[in-house]
Amino acid sequence: MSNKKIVIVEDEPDILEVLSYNLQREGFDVMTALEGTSGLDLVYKHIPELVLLDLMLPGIDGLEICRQIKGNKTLAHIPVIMVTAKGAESDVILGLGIGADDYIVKPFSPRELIARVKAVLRRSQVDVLLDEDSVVKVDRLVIDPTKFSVTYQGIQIRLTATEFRLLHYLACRPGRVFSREQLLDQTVGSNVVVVDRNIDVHIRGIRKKIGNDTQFIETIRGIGYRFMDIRSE
Amino acid sequence: MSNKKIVIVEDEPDILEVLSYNLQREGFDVMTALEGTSGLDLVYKHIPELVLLDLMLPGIDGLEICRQIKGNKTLAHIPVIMVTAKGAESDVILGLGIGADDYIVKPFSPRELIARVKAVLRRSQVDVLLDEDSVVKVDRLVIDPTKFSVTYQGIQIRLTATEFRLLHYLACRPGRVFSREQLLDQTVGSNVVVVDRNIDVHIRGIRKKIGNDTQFIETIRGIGYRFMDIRSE
DNA sequence: GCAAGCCTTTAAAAACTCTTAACACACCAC
DNA sequence: GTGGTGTGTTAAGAGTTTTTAAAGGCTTGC
Repeated sequence: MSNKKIVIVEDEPDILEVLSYNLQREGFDVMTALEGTSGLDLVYKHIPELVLLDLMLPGIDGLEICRQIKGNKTLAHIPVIMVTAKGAESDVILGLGIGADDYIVKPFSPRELIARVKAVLRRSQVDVLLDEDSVVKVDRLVIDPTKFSVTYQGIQIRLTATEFRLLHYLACRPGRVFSREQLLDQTVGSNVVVVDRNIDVHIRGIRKKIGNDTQFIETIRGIGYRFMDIRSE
Repeated sequence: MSNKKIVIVEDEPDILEVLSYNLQREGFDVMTALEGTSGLDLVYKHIPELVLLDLMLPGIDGLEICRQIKGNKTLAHIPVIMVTAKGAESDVILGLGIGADDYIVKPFSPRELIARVKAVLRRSQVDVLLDEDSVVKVDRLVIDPTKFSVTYQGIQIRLTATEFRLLHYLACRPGRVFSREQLLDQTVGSNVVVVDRNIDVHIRGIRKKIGNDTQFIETIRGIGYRFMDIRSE
């Protein structure tokens, strides 16, 4: 397997050197740019696994690059870590608001850099490994996304579109807990404003149709819902 | 690599000598002050890796120094250990409340001093790496925040949301003592007004469910609770 | 336009958790 | 030992969250 690619956009050569050296030592393929435009080109060209972005840059600034990455379907999944001078907290908030995944405050230790990069990669990885089209089988429940079909003990279950998306999303990620808000983002879209109790009703729909005695979807009181994780039973 | 710097502020020359001698022998660069103002100057000037602070000092007292360190962005990351006479427990709680990392009660043995200093230094390095979503493993206890799951010896433990937050918070910071007030802030929110003995009940819930014989959570009489730190046992 | 089905909201009932207070017990200093 | 203080344990009810049922509004297909 080839190494993971990281694009760094940073105008101070010293800091760029520190970032680059440490990440290379960890086995990443590092591509660097000293200003925004060429940095963005690198991202388009190489589709890296992660982007490290200084906020203050000549030309296009870091915020704008982040906005462009997150606004582009091909690139939106790429996690972005912002590198920022101490005290520029309002920028950090802005950055997180437009989809940056984490930030590092200068001065930072190599250890912290590596830790954050790895943490962000780990988080983004979980979803990359998922194949949204493959059939999910749990116990005697079978979910086939390509056919939009769900069967339990061989019997067809007729779910609505929202119920299906919800069940499929959860079943693809067994054991993980999701808040109602997260589930809403996945099933009705993050821009739509809906009361989050809605999820409860859809969950109930699913449970009722599958058969209420089978607890595929667990309630985690005060937190959200999760799909049964067979391995940890 | 240069040695780690430690600033000691202590008004009793004998104790200062003991502290200084033992830490130097361990290879630390020790800087000392007999009273608060010059002690704080040392901290500003040298940005040490750790500060040892007597609570009772002429001029600015230890609490105030600690408060200033923790309120200053450049210094806030520096761990502080308070040196205190036996029985000054309310001061210790105050100190912990404003961000002190540990405390040593006089009289102390050199061995204890070294152990605590090293433990605190080790933790402060790890602290940056704290990731709220990664799995915490201690002995045969496994805490997985993304799954909201706790297992002990492979067996699922069903905690409530508050119990989970409490256990996770403590387990992420082993060896650190927290007052009930601090724990309340973390688990129910700092704006909610609750009796602090409440924490006792939640702690009991956790201990009971994990198995009371296993002392993962230690009681520190007069101060609060802390999670077992395996390495400093 | 009408019927059917779906999504959403609301409200009451049910289930569960949190909090408090009381008492028992442990620890410490004298 | 005795008194004082701090912690462990328990149970009840106050409070919160979830479940359930029902109804309105919206879209779709006929």
